[in-house]
Amino acid sequence: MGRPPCCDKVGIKKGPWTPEEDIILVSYIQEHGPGNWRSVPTNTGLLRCSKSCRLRWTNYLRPGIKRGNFTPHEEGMIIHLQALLGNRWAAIASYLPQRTDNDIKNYWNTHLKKKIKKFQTAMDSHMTTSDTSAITSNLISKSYYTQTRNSEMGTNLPSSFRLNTGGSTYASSTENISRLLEGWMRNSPKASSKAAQEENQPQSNENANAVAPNQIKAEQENCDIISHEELENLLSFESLSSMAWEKSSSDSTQPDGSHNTANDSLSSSVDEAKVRSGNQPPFSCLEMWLLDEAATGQAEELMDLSLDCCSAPAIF
DNA sequence: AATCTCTCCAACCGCAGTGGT
DNA sequence: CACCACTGCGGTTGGAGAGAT
Repeated sequence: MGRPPCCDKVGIKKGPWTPEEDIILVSYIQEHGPGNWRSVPTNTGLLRCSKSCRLRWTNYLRPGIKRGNFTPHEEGMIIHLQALLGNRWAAIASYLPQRTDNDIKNYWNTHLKKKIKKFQTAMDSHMTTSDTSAITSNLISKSYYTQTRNSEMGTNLPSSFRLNTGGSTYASSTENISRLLEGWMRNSPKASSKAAQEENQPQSNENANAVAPNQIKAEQENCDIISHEELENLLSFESLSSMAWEKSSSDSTQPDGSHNTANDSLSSSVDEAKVRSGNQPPFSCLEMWLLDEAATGQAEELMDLSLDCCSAPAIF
């Protein structure tokens, strides 16, 4: 028989992490750094398996993680990258270092998949082609970029500065945990959970100065609803992407090699994705579109994202 | 107010990959 | 080369909360 699951040992706790456990884990990692997960339960006395500790850290506690609602820009990135890379969430997350692969995966499964399906249904009523999925993702991501750009011009704020509405109220970073730790020292352990929740509230209020919550909601609703007119506009883009596809098929090599680094890295991922998936035509189309974005300046948004949202290193 | 249904997301599970011996 | 320990990744699940009835 195979080896038993790592967390099946007697005495290994399962289920949600308590604030106390988080504090222990974060304190240990702050002291010793992440890694050598095997030793973490032993040295901390946590009744968790090493794997669980690592996951808790990478998905929830490590610094630089952004929680809460995804901006339209991020949605566009995810849709676009999913079309390029498939369900390689870790690879997608590497372009959005503030988001974890788990977060992105969850968001895709709960929100974006539905949106795309909805969009695809709408597409099917307009098109006779049997396979519109690749085009659909392309169009949606394109529309998100457009909407993001428009809305950002209105607010003069990069998406990364936007309100983090909703989402978890529990500690989300070592900074928060440090504050949580202080509160925990002051209060009884039982009260720490509530304290942790309240600790995070001011953060939201700070951000609330940037954009009113109802504005965000309105933006999100704009993204949810795709009007007939928008659909027509997007369909007109489809012809452009088809041209790009043809162009990319006939011109697979890049003659001048003058693309910026962001696109270089994207291209390498695309190439890798091509190799792995063997699903070339839609990807080439999307890749071409990505590269075209550089020429038209939209790649700047990607760069902004990597500078603004992705300032935290992806490796810990 | 009580119950049911749905949605969301943190956490788990199992497999694959990697490096050391 | 084989084995083992460890880590990383993607799919899936279960519980909590929200909304509907």
